[in-house]
Amino acid sequence: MREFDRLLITSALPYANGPLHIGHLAGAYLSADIYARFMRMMEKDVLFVCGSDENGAAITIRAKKDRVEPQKIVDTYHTLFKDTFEQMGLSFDVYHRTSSALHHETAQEFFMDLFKKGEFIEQESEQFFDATANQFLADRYVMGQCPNCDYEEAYGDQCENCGSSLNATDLIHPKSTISGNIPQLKKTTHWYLPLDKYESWLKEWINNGTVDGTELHRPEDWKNHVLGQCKSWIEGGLNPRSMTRDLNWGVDVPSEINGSEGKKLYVWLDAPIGYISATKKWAEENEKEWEPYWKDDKTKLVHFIGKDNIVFHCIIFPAILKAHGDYILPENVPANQFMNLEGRKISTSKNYAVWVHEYLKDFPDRQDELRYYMIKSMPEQKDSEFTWKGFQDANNNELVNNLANFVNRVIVLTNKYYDGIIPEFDMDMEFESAGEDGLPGFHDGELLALFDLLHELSDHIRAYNFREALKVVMAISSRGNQLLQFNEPWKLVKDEENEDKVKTIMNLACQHVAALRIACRPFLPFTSDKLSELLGLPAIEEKDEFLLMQDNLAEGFPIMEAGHKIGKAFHLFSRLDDKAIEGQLSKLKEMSFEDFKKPTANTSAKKETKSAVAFNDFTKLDIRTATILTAEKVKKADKLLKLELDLGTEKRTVVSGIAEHYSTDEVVGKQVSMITNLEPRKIRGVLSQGMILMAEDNEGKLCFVSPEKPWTNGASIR
RNA sequence: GGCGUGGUAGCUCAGCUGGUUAGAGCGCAGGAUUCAUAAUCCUGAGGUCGGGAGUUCAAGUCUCCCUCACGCUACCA
Repeated sequence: MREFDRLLITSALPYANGPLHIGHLAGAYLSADIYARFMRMMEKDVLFVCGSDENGAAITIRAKKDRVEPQKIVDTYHTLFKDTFEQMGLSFDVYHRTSSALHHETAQEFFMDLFKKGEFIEQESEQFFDATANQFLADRYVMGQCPNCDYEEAYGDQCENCGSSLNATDLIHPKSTISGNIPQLKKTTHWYLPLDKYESWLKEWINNGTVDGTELHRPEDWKNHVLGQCKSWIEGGLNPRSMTRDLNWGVDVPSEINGSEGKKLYVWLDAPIGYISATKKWAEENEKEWEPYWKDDKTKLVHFIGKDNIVFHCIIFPAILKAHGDYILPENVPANQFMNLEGRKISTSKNYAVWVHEYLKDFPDRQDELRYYMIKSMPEQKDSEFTWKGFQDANNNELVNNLANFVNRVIVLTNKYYDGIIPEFDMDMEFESAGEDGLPGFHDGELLALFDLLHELSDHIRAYNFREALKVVMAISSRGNQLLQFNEPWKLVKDEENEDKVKTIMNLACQHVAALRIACRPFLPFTSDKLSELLGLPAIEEKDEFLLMQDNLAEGFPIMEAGHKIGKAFHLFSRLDDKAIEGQLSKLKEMSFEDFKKPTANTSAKKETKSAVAFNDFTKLDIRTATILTAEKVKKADKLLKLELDLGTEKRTVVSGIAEHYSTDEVVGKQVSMITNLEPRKIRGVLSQGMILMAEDNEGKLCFVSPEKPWTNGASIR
């Protein structure tokens, strides 16, 4: 096992085009926070960084739609993120942003370094440029004649007829699929990172955890789904990845590089360097060095992310870091899976989510309740489920009934019997152990059992098993409850000769509360503060508290001294009634319903209108009514249906990309609109003689355009 | 379609390199108890381990086929 001097913990940078929802929290933030807080309490040198990802095309699109400047969008969400994280108790040491000057400089410097080292493959290519749309065209937005088989409608990246993969510039008679115009060739330079060149070391690193024979991590410590995904990518063969794009919102490619004009760094390079610039920001503000955290191999780098980000953090970013040469590689990337909500996928675009900032408004001062339930159902190994009923149950049955109640009984009894002074204990006093071995209990033995539980907890956290770790916190509380229940101090206290026994038991019960104050800290920081107050102790600073507690217990010393005066009792958690839960459930329904109504209003604004065409051009199209007679799935294609249609005078076969929207059964018998005079085209080996007209909404959902009432087949539409 | 991960009690999930009667928490049923937010504690019921075939003395755990969910990717608009 490697020994580390310091820990650098990162959480995925949230993208600044929508608010945070519970899935974000469960995926990459709570797990990182638990890990960071715990490690701090183990006296580790921890740096926990995060920030907003504020560059990229989606933000400009969003800005255009809202008719504001992109900066306005990112400012809004950056502020919201920062605020939400802070309120939820996320303990970032720094929360930065990629629109900052510092980030731009950092990313450019990094790019420049790779450039100078000659790591990039610089490709000045002639790429098609659509003058009407004023943009470069990605290969798949260009169509033309295939140079290999002369097929007329080949795409710029691949010809579907002969299957050969192409470059758009290979096409004969190219045209833009955006405007239909003939695109012009324009020179553009992009810089590619040759991932294929790194394949052998990446393979060694992923499979064995070694680079040049030096062990950097143990692959068996990585999660299955993370390793699986990485291996799948490497086995599939790696290709050079463009590190730049023709974009207009982001970090400029350094101007000293020829051909950099109008180019921006692509997200692969931009976003992860956000971790580095955040570290620099922290160093600046705290008068510290940033470099040891990134360049010293005594640093353990851990990325907390969601499963959609695995390849990015396990292949591409490491490749970038290694190409630079000075940087360390991540020791682990404990990616979480996804959290569903009431049986459905969470969706920002469909407005189906529990938004964290709204939760904070609806349930003020209940951050830990949400944290508890999210950790309890964290998608560590597979997708998990958030239900409001589950949230209520966890709160009422576990937090209130078990944890808060145990603490309350101890505080109340200690105040009642000893005026709030923690009583002395008698080492030799025998009582009922909370353990299951049936042997009598002694004070030191019970402390040792507590030590064991805490040890178990720390093992789970180190292995990124946060759900299990959280269970141990509850186990401490349960053990405390057992201790009271088995010994019934409220009965013993009635007889004076039991005085020492009651004192010993109550002292021990207080030790359990004191242990909870520290043990719950990584998960429930607000509760930890409340426990400090109840116990009359200062709030935990997260310096070395867990370690000290463990050391004390191992030596047989109690966590809190007898004679200490504790505080007055109050409730840690309170019940959630059905009303609050039902309110949230109906809110969810309304949200998704409103969204259902919305597209009509939105779509027209969002979709750009096309330029005017001559009436003659329109009449060139022969659009007719037709009824679908049969439908079957096209093999080896998820989205295609092969349809047979009745056009009145003839039957036609059409291949249509609607399989994800309609089943073969529901499609048969439908009357639809169809363009009949498109040149026939072979798709997946089937000749398609026409095209079905579909209406598409904001989210890409499709529906047929059908006559308002049953009509003659083959009727002309105009 | 390809690749990857997962499908274990009503619910949420553990089960490492195959080995005695498959585990936990919550829920449920019965009992004990009253210091405590009618909380707690004890006991119990509940599973043909997605389906099928195979390897083995022995499979939730290995192999193959099928199926469902999710992710990446391809194909389509």
